[in-house]
Amino acid sequence: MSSTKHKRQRRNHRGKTANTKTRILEIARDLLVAGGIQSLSMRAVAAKVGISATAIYHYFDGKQDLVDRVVELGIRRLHEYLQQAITSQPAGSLEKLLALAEAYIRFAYENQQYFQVIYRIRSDALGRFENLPVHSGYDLMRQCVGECIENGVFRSGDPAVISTYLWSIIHGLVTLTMTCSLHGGEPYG
Amino acid sequence: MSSTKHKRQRRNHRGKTANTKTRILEIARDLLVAGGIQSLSMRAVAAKVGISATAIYHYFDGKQDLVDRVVELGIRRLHEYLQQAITSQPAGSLEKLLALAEAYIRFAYENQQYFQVIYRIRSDALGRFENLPVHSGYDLMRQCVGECIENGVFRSGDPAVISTYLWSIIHGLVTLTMTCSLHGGEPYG
DNA sequence: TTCTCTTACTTAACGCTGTTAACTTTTCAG
DNA sequence: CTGAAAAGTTAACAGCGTTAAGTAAGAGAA
Repeated sequence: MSSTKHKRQRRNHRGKTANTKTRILEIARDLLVAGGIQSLSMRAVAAKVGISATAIYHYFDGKQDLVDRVVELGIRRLHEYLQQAITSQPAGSLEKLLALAEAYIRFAYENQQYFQVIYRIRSDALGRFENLPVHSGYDLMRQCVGECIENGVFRSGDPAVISTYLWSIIHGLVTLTMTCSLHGGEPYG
Repeated sequence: MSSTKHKRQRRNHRGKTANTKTRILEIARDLLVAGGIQSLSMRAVAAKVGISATAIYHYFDGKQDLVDRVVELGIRRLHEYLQQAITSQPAGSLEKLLALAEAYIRFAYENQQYFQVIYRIRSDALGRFENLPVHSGYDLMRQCVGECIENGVFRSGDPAVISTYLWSIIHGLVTLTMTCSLHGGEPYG
């Protein structure tokens, strides 16, 4: 019954706020990857963060919003990964296109958690996020293909058709090996 | 009014059992497609069937088992669909291979509910079902490719490589257009 | 007929879930 | 120092999956 300090130091304001929010997001992501939406409970997240369950509602609008934010983070991270992979490659080169494809596959395997969050849990209501590069990979691919056509690397044709074709191969390969574990061997190469 | 019939006709024994089980499966599938695992509740299914929630436990081992059975049904239905599509085509022909690919895509769009159940909800613990053609499409494709190589339609090569390549295009196209609704236009053709 | 076994259900209750409302404590600006 | 806002609390709600125990009814044997 003294004065200050009753249970824990709760001296968070303005500075440590971002920290708590980030920790919520990270723990939510881990739970999501481990066992899907079912195994993500507000109380479980709260316990791991060290706060009460209802405190999460100070940062997020509910469980669905929390899940959406995790997916959002994954999409943005993939986008950054892809963009960084192709910046060093010259525009209109086949190398840039191949770098993009390889980066996508590499991300899927290196960062399997986020990839699964993006493509398995993927909230249906992500439209509310503006400027979210939901089709980042495909869009970048389409851009690369367009550059390749301009440069004469590809014979002229509809970039959309070529992009869809190429992207479906890459995406199909990744999701196939991930969801079906087709041969169980090494992922790619 | 007459003699029997007190609350409801509950005269189910031995004959009407299968009916109840089937109705549970159908309603569970519809709820699953409509809103994922979250929106499938034992009580909701029971209410639509017209029984109490715990009665479901007489036919299934729990919610997860119920979901698994729905997925199982979807996989078997796809398998039958694919097999029927290629039976009329001559073995070792390119037509058979194309028929398989087209059937897969057609099933995905005509029977979108089951396709989503198979590839989005897909339980991780389907291994316990024996003789379940989980990779039906890919396996059939591999068979067709093998026949084509034998017949000289394809130059000789590793059937597994060719099959994976072809299948990833088909599967990638379908899942891409379904999950991303890439151009929103007509599905295929 | 009656007696019993099995099938097809029922109600009651447990602990857990997302979410709300109302409240307290802490931090910082003026 | 004061007051407002931020950060977090506890209590409580309806709904969830699931278990346990009990009940109505048809089937077969005596």
